[in-house]
Amino acid sequence: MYPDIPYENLSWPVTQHAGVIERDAVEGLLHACSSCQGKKVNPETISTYFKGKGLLTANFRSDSNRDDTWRDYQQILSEFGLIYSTRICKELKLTSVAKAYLNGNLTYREMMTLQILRYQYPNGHKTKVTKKQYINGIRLRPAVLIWDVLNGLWEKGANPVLTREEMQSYVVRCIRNDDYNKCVEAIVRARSDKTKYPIIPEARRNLSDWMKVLSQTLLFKTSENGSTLGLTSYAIMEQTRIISACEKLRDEGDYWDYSSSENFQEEWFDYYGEYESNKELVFRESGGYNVQ
DNA sequence: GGTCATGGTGTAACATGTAG
DNA sequence: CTACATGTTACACCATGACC
Repeated sequence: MYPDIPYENLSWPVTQHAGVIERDAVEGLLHACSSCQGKKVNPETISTYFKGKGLLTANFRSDSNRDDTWRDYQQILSEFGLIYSTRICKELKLTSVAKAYLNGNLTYREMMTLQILRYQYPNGHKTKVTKKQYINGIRLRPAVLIWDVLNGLWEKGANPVLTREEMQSYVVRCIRNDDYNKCVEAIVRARSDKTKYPIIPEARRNLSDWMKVLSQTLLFKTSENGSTLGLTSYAIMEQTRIISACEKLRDEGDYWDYSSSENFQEEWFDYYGEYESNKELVFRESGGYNVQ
């Protein structure tokens, strides 16, 4: 039986500013961060840095009566484990993944591929949602799930492309990575006859953002108009390696466990931002993975 | 012209800081 | 310690523009 919705408004929450991410903006944010490492971030410095570059909006705020680029866009960095959330560390703290990028050990796409593949629910960045997901048995790496579904469709001879509607009806219902087989079957069935599952309308915005986020990796790309998600030729070439990487990432032993520990958020960033122990999961742009 | 996707802005809720 | 001030996060809402 295909999963039922565990709770109302099931979705894959992600900062809605994730939709604007691309290399130059992330690089700019990280360089700006790098200059205030160990210090309290001065939002004005960040706003000034981005002024006129056309990368991110000035984000003028009437409450503070000034531009505040940092206010919204820093969430991209903490969401993907590149800085510790400033709620946890008052002084700006880059993670070792971000440092590896700034040192040139990782390219932008290599970094994003690593972090997005490892992204999981529940995680320690969100707070309220984390608990709800934990209570409802959600234990999921979205990017790994998407890979398994697309690869599964391919293996079955079906079109290895997901529409946003399919994401809303099928993919988002999965609560565990192991649900991917059922998900593939349900999609194939829905495409051939009319036994469709209802769409989850509330998940639309987050799923659109997720599709964009995934397109920042080496493995996934969206169609011209952004309405469908498919595999890159890189992913097809590296299929064997991706399968083995995803096997590891599907292993529940490797998950970060939400606990009611008061330091759970800090522990999350320690885990998610860690580079050394995850080096073997890096996919290299030049082909292959684990090649330094 | 109607519908939908998207980025940008407002703001509630919460966390933290600080004065007394 | 308490009360109030300030800062941050998370998400709702809305304006705009693309695409039928």
